[in-house]
Amino acid sequence: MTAAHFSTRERILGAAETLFARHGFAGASLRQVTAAANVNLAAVNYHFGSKDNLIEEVFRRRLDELNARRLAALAAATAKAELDLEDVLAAFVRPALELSLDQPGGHAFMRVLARAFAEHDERLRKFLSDNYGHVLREFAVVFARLLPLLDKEELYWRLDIITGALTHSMADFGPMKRRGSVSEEVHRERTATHLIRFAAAGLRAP
Amino acid sequence: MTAAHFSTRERILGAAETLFARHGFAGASLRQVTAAANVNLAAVNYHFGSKDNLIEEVFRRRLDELNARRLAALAAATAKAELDLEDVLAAFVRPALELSLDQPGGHAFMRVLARAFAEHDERLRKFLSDNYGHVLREFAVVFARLLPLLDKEELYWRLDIITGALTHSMADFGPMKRRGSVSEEVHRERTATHLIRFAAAGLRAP
DNA sequence: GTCTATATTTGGATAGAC
DNA sequence: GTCTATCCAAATATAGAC
Repeated sequence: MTAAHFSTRERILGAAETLFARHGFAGASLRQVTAAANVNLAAVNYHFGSKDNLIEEVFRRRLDELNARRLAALAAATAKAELDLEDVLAAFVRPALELSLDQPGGHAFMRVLARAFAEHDERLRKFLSDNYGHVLREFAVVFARLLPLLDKEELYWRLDIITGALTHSMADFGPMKRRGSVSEEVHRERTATHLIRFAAAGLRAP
Repeated sequence: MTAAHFSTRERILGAAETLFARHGFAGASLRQVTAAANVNLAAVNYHFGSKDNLIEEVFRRRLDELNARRLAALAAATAKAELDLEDVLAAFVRPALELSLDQPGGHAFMRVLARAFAEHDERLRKFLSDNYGHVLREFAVVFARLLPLLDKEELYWRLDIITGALTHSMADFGPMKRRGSVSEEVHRERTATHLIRFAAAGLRAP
């Protein structure tokens, strides 16, 4: 069950994720990463070529699956007879919460993702937008259908706040203490409900 | 009206603010800062002692006044006959928006502040919490009075989302295009209204 | 694929002249 | 207060043996 069971490549990705979450992309050095991963310093360049490539791989490893789940949930929500705002928000929130609370390292990754929102680095923004921008755009289309009274500018503006707020919140859930008697699953369910209700209220406001 | 009219110290602070906003605290080097400020590299250590101290000064320079304005507005809101949620939110939002939209460099500072939310650096968090935590606590007390139906845990949780969302949003306003015919003042007023309405909806949700 | 050793650059900080 | 010059540590990256 220890990290030693994973390949060098995987260990590097895991350690990078943790350290990027804690210290940022510029703040975490490859020496820290390789030391934490218990691999040789040169292994990063062998497996990834450069620090920038390593950063992109940290995103790719999680985002491919996260986005697939979000889009699948969105498709399910739009396939229902009655299109429901809460369902669409759940399609955005639930897969991320499951990642954050259930997957090892998932919580660290949500913090990395929250950092990406604050980061204005040209290269990183382009990488994320090129590879994953279509997901946010698909959600935006459905939100536009659900909220026909909001003009486009106002809608995008609210979605920006919402995605930022949700990402920020989900990034801080790991450390969030739950009442002792509550199981992980109940805790996640409550959290999802709160977030969705909160976001829905913000979107529906006149 | 150029930077040359400011003291070396002020020029360093201004350049640091801009570069920290763009590249983060670890990502912006003192060499970049001093080059942008058109001062000698050694000036940073002479005036501030260290990079960490410079970072703290960047916060102090703006936060002292921002917090004073927020507390004054909060005091005014609580002094009124009828305590109103929108007034309290306005006390939090308006001073920050004025800083972001009216003060030179204010927008960069709001992005620095947004970064501080994503940053989990021990030293920085302690500095901000020690020096400015009391402001958020005072606001929390008033919100608790306004929303007696929310239990404490739920309230703090929502306030965390709200402050994160508001800070994140306000940090992205500078670049936000306003319709050509709208004046700065009208634009700011609309922005404030949107943010406050949005936050109020999230706080009032059952 | 993994290691040691090292090249090369960059960063924070300081000494000491002016 | 400001400058030049420099120290030293740390960082990314690569070369080459195994």
